[in-house]
Amino acid sequence: MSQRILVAVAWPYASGSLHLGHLGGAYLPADIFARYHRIAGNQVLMVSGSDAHGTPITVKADEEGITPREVVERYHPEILGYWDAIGISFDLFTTTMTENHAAVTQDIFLRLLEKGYLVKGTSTQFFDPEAERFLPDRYVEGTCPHCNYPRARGDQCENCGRTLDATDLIDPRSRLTGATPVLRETEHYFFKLPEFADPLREWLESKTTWRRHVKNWALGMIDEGMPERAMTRDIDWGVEVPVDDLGPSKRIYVWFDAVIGYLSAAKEWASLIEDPEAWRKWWEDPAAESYYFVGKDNIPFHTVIWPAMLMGYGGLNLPTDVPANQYITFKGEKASKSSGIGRSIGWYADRLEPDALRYAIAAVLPEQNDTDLSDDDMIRRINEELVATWGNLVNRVLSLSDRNFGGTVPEPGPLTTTDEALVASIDKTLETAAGHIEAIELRAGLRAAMDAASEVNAYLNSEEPWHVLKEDEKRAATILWTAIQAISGIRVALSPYLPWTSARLGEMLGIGPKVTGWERPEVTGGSELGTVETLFTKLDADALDD
RNA sequence: GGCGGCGUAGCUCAGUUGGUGAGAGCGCUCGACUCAUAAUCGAGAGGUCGGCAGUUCGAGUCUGCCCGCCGCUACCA
Repeated sequence: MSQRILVAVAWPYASGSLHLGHLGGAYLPADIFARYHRIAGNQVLMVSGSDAHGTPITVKADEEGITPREVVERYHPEILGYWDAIGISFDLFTTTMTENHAAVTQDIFLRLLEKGYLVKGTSTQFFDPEAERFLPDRYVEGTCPHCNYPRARGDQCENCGRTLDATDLIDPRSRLTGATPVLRETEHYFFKLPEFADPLREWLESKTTWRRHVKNWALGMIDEGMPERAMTRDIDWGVEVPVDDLGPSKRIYVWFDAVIGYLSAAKEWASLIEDPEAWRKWWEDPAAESYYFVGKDNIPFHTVIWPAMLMGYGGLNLPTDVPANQYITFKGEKASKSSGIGRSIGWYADRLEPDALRYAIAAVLPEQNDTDLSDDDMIRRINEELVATWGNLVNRVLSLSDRNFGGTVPEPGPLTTTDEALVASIDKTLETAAGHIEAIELRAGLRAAMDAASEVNAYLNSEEPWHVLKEDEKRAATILWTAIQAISGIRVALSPYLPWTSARLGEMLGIGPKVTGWERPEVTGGSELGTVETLFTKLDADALDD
């Protein structure tokens, strides 16, 4: 039975390069999950895009003396380049700068306003009298009241690490003009989050398969009591507020519009395929499922705020699951754009084969804990696990067959119980791997496939076809045929993780590059093999040393 | 400070509702094999399950306290 599945992936800021933490935290797991479901015959819609709004973009623009739009137009293509390079298979990766996105955002804003979930309120904020604009906290600098660091930002002191309120700063000054900012009242729309506490709690309690840290986090947030949250900001970059009673120079809060991106991207995709209503099948049909792949820092927005917005709007599906990952760290430090720790995805994609990079990350996805990763670890895993176990298995079997059976798949005689057991075990592996992937235990799914490869290696060592060949060619043919069937099955189990080499292996086996179903395709005895070549290149120890 | 998560072999991690001898992969040691990208297969060594107390016939698994790491606590998303 075909299932509709929305794979919603966190929207990266288009304010800098992305690193392996992003890849392992959201994009690669989402892609593996999506590829599996497509192969299994489900209808997947996988969307995301560059988040063009928010202060990180405007800060970057100010630093470089260019417009926010120019910042996005620089980084968005770079990000698209990553997805091409390593095969992250979005149906659409757009941006939040589109007219469509603004329209969808404003529609949700107006509906929530109409239903009374958005109310006006005031807050007090610093205002730069020279620039004549309100200042976000991170645009205010001053002396830290805790450690006396003279250049603390209004949101956090970089010296002592404490979180601050801009009004705590001693001698505050504007980062734009250096002027002394003054406090001024400002009016905004607030989202009545507290009204959703009970339905949110009930909904979350029903989620028995969610990751523990995700569910507890969300429930804890509700139990603490959620404040009404401002959904507009004093900023001139973002989606325009669709009512004019706040005055000019207000925009919709970037987070309000960012999560709406999942919906607006689905609508944009539907328009692009010239079936404008197609998005409804993923959003309005209660049988459709939706999975949000995000990092752990995004949990509150996807498990509380976005569901509350959806509840308030009405008629759209709530998340089926939010399998938030922890972080990949480098020597214990979180990779981040601002700290410069961790090189970009593009840097690695230039130096590693895409499937090798995917393997190295997939093997350490931070599904339960922060996971530490170094370049040496990556090289070791690629060489010792991927190349040695799987690449070598394929190579030893296919080169033996190629060389001794004239470039064809050997034609088998009667199978022994050992042969039958091996093939049955591989079929079982496909079931096991499917169960893991559906439960979003992607490391375990990969492990299952690699264990199967080891099993075939053991089978070969015990059957020794290279010896049998000299005495009983038919038996040797049977052994190799059996091993080829096993490889054919393992290829399917690995294909969500290793799409590039799975396609090449399909060509080598003579069954075509595409994996057409979550089952082992039989490779017919006597059929032609493609050109047999190694699947992966073994890396030098210094492959990532520059 | 408050909230959540995590702390298990050298490294990266699994360990359902507490129950017979604590696991995997990689690394290491030894052995087998040589078709294969010095690849593969087998065996083995290696852990007071962060610390202390408690509940229980029995705890890595529950409770309390403590220590450490990460995240959230922000007009950063």
